[in-house]
Amino acid sequence: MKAVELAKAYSPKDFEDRIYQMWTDNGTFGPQKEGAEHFSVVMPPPNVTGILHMGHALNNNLQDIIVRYQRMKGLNTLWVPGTDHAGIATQNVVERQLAKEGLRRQDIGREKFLERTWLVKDKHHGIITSQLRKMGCSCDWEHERFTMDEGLSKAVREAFVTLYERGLIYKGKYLVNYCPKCGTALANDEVEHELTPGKFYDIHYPYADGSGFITVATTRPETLFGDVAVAVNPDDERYKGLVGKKLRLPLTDREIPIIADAFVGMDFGSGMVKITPAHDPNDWACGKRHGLDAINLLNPDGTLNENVPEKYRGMSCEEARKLVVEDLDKAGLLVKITPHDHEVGHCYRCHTVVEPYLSEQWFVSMRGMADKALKAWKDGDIQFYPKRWENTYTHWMETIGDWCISRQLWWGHRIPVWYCQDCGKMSVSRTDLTECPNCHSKNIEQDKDVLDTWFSSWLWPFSTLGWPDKTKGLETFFPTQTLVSAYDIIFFWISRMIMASEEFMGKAPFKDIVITGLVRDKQGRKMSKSLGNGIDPLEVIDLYGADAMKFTLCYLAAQGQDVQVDMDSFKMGSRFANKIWNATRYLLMNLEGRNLVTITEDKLDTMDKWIYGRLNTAIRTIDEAMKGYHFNEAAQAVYSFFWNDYCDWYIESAKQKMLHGSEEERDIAVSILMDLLEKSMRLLHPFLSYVTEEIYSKLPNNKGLLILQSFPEVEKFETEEATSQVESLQEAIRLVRGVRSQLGIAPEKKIHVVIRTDADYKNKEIFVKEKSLMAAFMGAGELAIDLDESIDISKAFPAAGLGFEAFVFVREAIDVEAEIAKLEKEIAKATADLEKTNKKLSNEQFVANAAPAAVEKEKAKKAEFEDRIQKSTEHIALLKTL
RNA sequence: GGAGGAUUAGCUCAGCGGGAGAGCGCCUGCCUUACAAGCAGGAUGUCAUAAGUUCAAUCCUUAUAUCCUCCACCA
Repeated sequence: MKAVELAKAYSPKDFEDRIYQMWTDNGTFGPQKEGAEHFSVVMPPPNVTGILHMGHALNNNLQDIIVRYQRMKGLNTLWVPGTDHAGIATQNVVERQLAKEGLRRQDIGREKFLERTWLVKDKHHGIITSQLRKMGCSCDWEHERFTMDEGLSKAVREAFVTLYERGLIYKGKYLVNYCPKCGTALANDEVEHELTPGKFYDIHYPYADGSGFITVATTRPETLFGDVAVAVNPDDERYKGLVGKKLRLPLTDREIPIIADAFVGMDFGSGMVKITPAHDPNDWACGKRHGLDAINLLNPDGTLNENVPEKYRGMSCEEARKLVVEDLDKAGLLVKITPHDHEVGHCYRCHTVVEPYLSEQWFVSMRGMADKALKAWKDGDIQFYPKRWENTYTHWMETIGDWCISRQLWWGHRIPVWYCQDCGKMSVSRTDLTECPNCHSKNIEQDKDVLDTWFSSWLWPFSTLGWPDKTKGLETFFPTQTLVSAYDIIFFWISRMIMASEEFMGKAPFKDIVITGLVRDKQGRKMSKSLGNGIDPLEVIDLYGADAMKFTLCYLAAQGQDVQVDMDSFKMGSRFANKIWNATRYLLMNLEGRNLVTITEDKLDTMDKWIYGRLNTAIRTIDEAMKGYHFNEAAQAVYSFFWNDYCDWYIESAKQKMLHGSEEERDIAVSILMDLLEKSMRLLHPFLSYVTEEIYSKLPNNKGLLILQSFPEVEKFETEEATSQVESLQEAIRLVRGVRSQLGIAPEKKIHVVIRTDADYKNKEIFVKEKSLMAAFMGAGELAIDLDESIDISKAFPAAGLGFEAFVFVREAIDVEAEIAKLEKEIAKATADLEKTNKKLSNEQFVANAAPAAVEKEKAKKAEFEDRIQKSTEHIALLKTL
C-alpha cells in the first residue's frame, strides 16, 4: 500500500465549500432510508429581515448534529429548512429604506411597496441560505419553504377558514395593543413591559354643582378627555356617599358620574380612578361592566383626534401631556406631581410605547386550543429539555387570552375575507373571490389587513410538508421528532405550533422540545446590533472553519444554559480539528508498504483491547448524551476519546510497534490504527462534519461518503481486564514521569527504573508484557519489574502507586552536585531579593505612602521569593538522600 | 407581586449523593521527523453564606445574600 499525502496544515477553507457541494450534488441531505423509521426536524425559520447571528449558529449547528447523528443511526431523515416573512420587521426595513428617500409607504402604494419588500426578502433569503450552507447544515434544500410561498399561503387560508367555520375566529371592536410607529395592532405577547420612569399627577375634578372637588391620581393626564366616569371602591367608607354624584371634567364642559367598582384599590393613590375605557384595559373592562361609552382619542398614527379640544389635536400623547398639565395648573386643578416608575408596554419590534387602542380587529379564541395543548403535555406527547420550561409552557397556556391576528400592514397574508359593497355581506373564502357569493355583485373588496406572522409560522411543522393536501411527505414525516429553539419564542411560536397541530392534525407536531440558551458575549450581555457586541458566524468560519464553530458551540452547550463566547473561544474547536488532521496525516504517512489485514481477536494485545474499550465508552456516552440532548457531554466524550485516549496513548504506543515490530506486527498495528481512525471519523462526523468527511475520503478503508455511513456500534473486543491493566500501566508511567519532571531530568537523559509490585497485585502482567513500551514512555534506559536482591533501593527515588512502587535511579541521569550547586545559587539569589523586598515592606513610609498596588506587588514578590527558597531547599534535601 | 435560573480554579463554564473537573490562562522542561494550534509535568478551589436530612452533601431540604431572565392591568 502507498502512503497518502495530506496537506501539511489543517486549512478548512481548502475543502469546506467543496465538500458541501459534494454532499448536495449527491443528494445526501434528503431522506435516504425509505421504509425505515423516520426522523424529521423543522428548522425554526429565520426572519428574512436580517442575517444569521450566533444564536442561529448555535441553534442550527445543534440541529445539524442531531440530524447527522440520526441519519447515521439509520433513520429516514428529513430536516426542513425555510425562512419566515416576518411581517412587521420586514415591513419596517422597507419603510426605513423609503424614509431615506423621503417617502412613506402610502406614497408609492401597496403594490409597489410589496415589490420592494419581495426584493428585500430575496436579498436576505440569499444571505441566510448561504450562511446555512457555510455552516454545513445538512438540511434538505429540496424541501425548503418560505412562509409566504404558494403552498404555505394555501395552508394559511385553510387554517383561517377552518377556524372561522369552527367558530374560533371572530371580528370585533376591542381595545388592543397598538404600536403607533408600526401602525398596527399587536398581540398581547408582542408587547414588552418595561419599568419606565413616569410621574403621578394628582388632579382635582370639581363637582358639577360647584360644591367642591375630588382628587384623582393618574399617570396619563392627557387621556382625561376620554374619561367617562370616576370610580371608587364600593367598600371605601371615605367615598361611599359620593357615588352617583356628577363631576365636571377638567378642561371640558362634559359631566361624568362617580361610580363604584370593586377593581379600585382603596389603598392605592387617592382611591379614586378616572375611567377612560378607550385607553386603558382596566377601564375598558370597568366601562363594559357599567355600560359606559368608550371615547377614542387617538388617530392611527398615535396623535390626538377630533375628540379632544381643538388646541390639542394632532399632538402626540407626550406633547399633549405637557400642555394638559400646564393648562390644569393654570386652572388651579393640578395638586401635585410625584415621581412614579411603572411598567409600560413597548413594541417588540420597534420599541415604541404601545397604546391601548380601540379598533376593529380579528381574533382567535384560544381557550379550547390551549386545553388541547395542555392535554398533549399532560399525556406526555411532548417533552421539554430541560424540563423546567414546562412550567412556563403550562402557565402561558392556562392564562391565555384571545389572539389578535389582524395587522394593519401590507406585508403578509391578506385576510381571506371579502366585503360586498352592495349587499353588505361578509364572505370568508379559501379561494380569491371576484364576486359576492350572496348577491353576485362584483363590487366587493378584500379586507385590507394582513395576518400576524405567527399565524403562518404556527402551521410550520405540517404546512411545510404539504398540508392541507394529503401528501406523501406529510404521511411520512409528520409528526416531527425534535424541535430546537431558543426560549424567547416559546410563547410566540412553540406553544402555538402545538395548538395548531392539535387542532388541525389531531396530534402534537413534535415530541422533544429542546430549548437552547442564548448566546452572550464574555460580559454576559445578550448579543445585539445596538451594542455592537455580536459575533458574525461567517467571521468565525473564515477564521477557524465551520467545524471549529460547530464543535465549540456544542462543547459549550450545556442543556438550556446560556453560552458565553468571544472570538477566541473558537480556538478550542479549531485546535481539535487540527489535532484530528495531524493524527490522520501521521497514520497515512505510515501506510507505505503495509497491508491492511482483517482484525480478529487473536491479533489483539492488551493495548488494542483497551482502546477498543475506550471507543466503546465514547460511543455509549454519546448515545446516552444524544438521547437526553446533552450536547456538551457528547462533545466532551468525542474530544477526550480522540485526543487523550487515541492520540496521546494509543498512537504513541503503536509507534513502538511500528519502530520495532516485525513486518506482520506492523501490518496488524497499522490495520488496527486505520480501523480505529475509520470508526473515529464516523464517531466524530456529526460534530465536525467537514474535516471528517475530507479525511474519510482519503482513507484506504473508507466505504463511500462519510455522511451516509453508520454511526459506530459498540465493539466486542473490549475487556474489563484490558481496561484495568492499561490503567495501571498509565499510572506507573505517570508516576515516573512525575519524578523526572520534579527532579528536572532532561528528556534525553535515560534513567534506571525498578518496579516492585505487591504480592497480590493483579496487573503485574501488563508491566511484564509491555516492559519495552513502559521503558520508552518513561525514558528509562533500564527497567526491571522484579526487585533483585542486588538492587539497593536506598539509592533510588521512590514513588508509590496503587499496589506497586517505582524506584527511580537518577544518579546517572543527573549530576547531583551540580544540581545542588545550581539550587543553592538560586536560593542565594532569592534570599537576596527577599531581603530587598523585606526592607521595603518594613519601611513604614513606603507602606503608608506608596500606591496600594505597589505595596501589594511587593507583598506578592515576598511570597514568591519565600516560596522559591522553600522549594529549592526541599529539592536539595531530596537530592542529598539519593 | 409571582415563576425560573445563576453563584465551583485567574477567566468561561461542566459536574444528574460516595475520588473536586474541562477549555483558556499561568509555571517548569522539551522543536521526541503527525501536530509548538504540539508533548510531558505542575500549581491554583472555606464548590456564595447559615442551618438541616444522610453512614456520606458541590449535589437533597430550608432560610439568607448577590446577580440575571420571564410572567403579571394596579390607575
